[in-house]
Amino acid sequence: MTTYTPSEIEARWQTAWDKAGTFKALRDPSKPKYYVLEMFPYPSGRIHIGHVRNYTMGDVIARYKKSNGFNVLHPMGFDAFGMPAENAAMASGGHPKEWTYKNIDDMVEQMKPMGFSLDWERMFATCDPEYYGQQQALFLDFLEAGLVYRKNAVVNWDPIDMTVLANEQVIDGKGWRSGAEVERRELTQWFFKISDMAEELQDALNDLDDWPAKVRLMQENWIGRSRGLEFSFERSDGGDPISVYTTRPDTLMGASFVGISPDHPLAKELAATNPAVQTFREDCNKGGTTAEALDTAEKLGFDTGLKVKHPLDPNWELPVWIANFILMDYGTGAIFACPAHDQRDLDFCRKYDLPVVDTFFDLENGAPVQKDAFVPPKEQKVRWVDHFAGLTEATGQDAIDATITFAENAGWGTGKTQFRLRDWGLSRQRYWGCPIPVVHCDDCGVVPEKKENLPIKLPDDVSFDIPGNPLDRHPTWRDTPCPACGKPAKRETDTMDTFVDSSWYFARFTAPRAETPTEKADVEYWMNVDQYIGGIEHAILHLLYSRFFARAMQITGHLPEKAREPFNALFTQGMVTHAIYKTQRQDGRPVYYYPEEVELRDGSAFLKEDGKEVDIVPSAKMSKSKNNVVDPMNIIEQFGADTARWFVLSDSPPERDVEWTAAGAEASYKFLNRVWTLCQRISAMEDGDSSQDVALRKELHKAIHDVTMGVESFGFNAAIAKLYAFANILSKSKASKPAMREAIMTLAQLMAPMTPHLAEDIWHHHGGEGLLANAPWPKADESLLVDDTVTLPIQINGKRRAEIEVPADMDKAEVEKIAMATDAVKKALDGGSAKKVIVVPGRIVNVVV
RNA sequence: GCGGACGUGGCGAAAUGGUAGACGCAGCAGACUUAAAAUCUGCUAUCCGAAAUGGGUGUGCGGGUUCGAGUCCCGCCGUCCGCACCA
Repeated sequence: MTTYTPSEIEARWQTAWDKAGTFKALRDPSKPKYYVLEMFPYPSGRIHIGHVRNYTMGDVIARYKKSNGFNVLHPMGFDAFGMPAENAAMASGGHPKEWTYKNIDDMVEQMKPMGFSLDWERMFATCDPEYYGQQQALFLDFLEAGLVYRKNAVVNWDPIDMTVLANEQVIDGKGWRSGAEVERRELTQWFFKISDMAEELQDALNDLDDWPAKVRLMQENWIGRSRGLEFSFERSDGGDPISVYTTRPDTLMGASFVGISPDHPLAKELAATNPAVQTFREDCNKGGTTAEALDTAEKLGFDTGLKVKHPLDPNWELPVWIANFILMDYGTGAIFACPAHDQRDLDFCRKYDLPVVDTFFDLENGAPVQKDAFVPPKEQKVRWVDHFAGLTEATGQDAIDATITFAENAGWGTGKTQFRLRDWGLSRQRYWGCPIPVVHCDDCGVVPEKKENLPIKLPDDVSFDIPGNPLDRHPTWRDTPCPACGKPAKRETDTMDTFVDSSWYFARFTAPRAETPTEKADVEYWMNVDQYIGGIEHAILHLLYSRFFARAMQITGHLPEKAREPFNALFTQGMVTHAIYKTQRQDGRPVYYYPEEVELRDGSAFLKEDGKEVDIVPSAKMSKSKNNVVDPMNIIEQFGADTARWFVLSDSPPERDVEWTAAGAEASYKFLNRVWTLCQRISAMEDGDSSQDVALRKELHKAIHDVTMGVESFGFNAAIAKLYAFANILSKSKASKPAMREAIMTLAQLMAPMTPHLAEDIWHHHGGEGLLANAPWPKADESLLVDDTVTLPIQINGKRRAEIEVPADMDKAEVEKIAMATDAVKKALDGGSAKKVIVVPGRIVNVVV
């Protein structure tokens, strides 16, 4: 007897699909389309087991939809620009381009054996000039439409690497690579006008019914809509009034001082004549803009000596302070402080000995502010002191609304909606990115490049031996005639943030070789992405940027109206984790061991070398430094792709993390082996007992129903459990050969989305017609799903005491009669009568005594 | 600080308000084998009991709604995640 040899089976069927062009996606208006997309990988060089899980889920959906008659688009590409390529070049002297394309080749080599139903002909990398050239064309269109602009902005600057760092790249105030103290620096940068769409981006979240609520909520918090009042304080010295924004205008009678940001124009103006102000501003700019840096930063203030008039009482003067905690790019960059009802303001006022005035009290306790600021929820009713809108007892929200109305009527303020969302700064002082296609001309200023000159390609002859941007110091690349006047001019040397590259690739997949960013007929047909799958780590940035891009592309005519929201459904999958085995050295530092170095016994781990017990940290994120990474290629070599695919889907629900265990992978392999053996056994069997056929067919159709439901609802682990259960039933069945054959072939069909190679092999072994990959999905026969008789549990006062077997269609009264006649019920009633009897047909009987 | 999710056997986990623990791992017993591995069969929440189509307990804790709660509501405790000087 032959054995299950995945390497042979998998190669054979991959070749067959390839030859037949089974997964090639062609536009076909006669068929409904389905676009499945997994977030494309960064070409690090190795496929990670997390990728395998992500693409397997997408592949299950793609194959399932194909068998349900959809014309499926399932593409793959690479998010190929970014810092790791430059870092590799700096570390080992190669070129980012070679490094990247080599990695892409390696990864494609590793992905092909997985048997994903991908249309490889559509593959591209974002570092292909054919791709980023079209991205430059989009940029020019956005520029013309006013969706991109240039402005000064404060950024994290690494003085050693000489580049801007993203907030995530600043650790404890130091550059993550150089270790240098990060400075705040003002630079002229390009920005996408995403804040213009804040309202729309937030409102439209409500319609994304097939997105996880968690992701929608995270985006909502990020966009951060708030409603408040904007008004101005007149200056006592007659200077320009100071405009402020507040969400708590109701606390105006508790104002203590007016604060402005160190970057506020007034602060700059004062600094010009007063060196002390300038020194203070510089002190504020030390340290990064990261959350940690801000969290630990002490509140600093500087009294300008200026005074402003309270809008409700011209005789009430408030001092103007410069304070380091006030952000220039939120609201107006100026506030009024109410220490009684804001902890941060209270801290500041205590430090600088400024007055604290209560504006409302707790209804019950009534006490004035003592240790902490009194900040009740806005819905809570409080007692107001001297409220100018005439309130005595009201909630904070009512007071806010009344105050805004009052201010608008009196003409000294206007209600305003503010967003937390800032414009997206896209300039990076990097080589390995998409060049920003503009030219700086001494006469004409900033001039967009002509579209016929695109792509503006990156030069190949660059060096990474010294820090800074190689484009900046390239001898000739910058030189170019001005597109407007033709005189010698200089190119922009900043490149685009790599998030730009991934913000529209989904649209490009619909026509990856088009001479324009998109092709009308293709985006009309293929958009939107019907199912998008990826990690929760992209919940905010990538998904928000893509939503912005889809709108911007729609405005500039590159996408149809329906693609304003590009992803109809989103699924965020969990990680693949693995236990860590470690011990501690005497100096407290951990020593990590590879899984091969330890032996597992009764839930404990021992070193093979000397039998010493080691600590187990379960379910940890895979990390090279912790020696707990599993390489999918090893798994494929050992067990085959189908086993790897089966395992990553089983055990845990897809949205949750799944722990990779050697035992689990082996169990998957054993199961596939069993199914394969069963397939052989059935073809070799003599005829069986046909009286068993109906029972088997009923189980089969239940399995069809359950697996279909599981796949439809992303319950892959539950679908797999059903497949195990049915395979167990089938292997024990004594039914006739035709019934067994029908069952194993249908089992193969049901397994095909998860283990396509084995399924295809079984299908052919039993004479299935054509490729299983093209076969229609089996339909459950409703009449076989219902049993003739059902077993009903009988509860007495909600506790299960007995069960009865009755015909499924028996009416309630009849069931009740039988139930009441059981020994358990008779005993419980003890001659008396039941208070109540509940009969749920086909479910349960509950007798209340 | 603000927002959210989750909490079920030794472990990963199932369960439209209707028999809690499907399925898998681990464990135990048996068959096959000279033996082991592989494979196959059976058992496996927990306590009492020799056993029982015996009984008690049981889905983090405390209450509530309901004939009936892992599931719904209220309050705690714990774990994880996101955001955070946002006026």
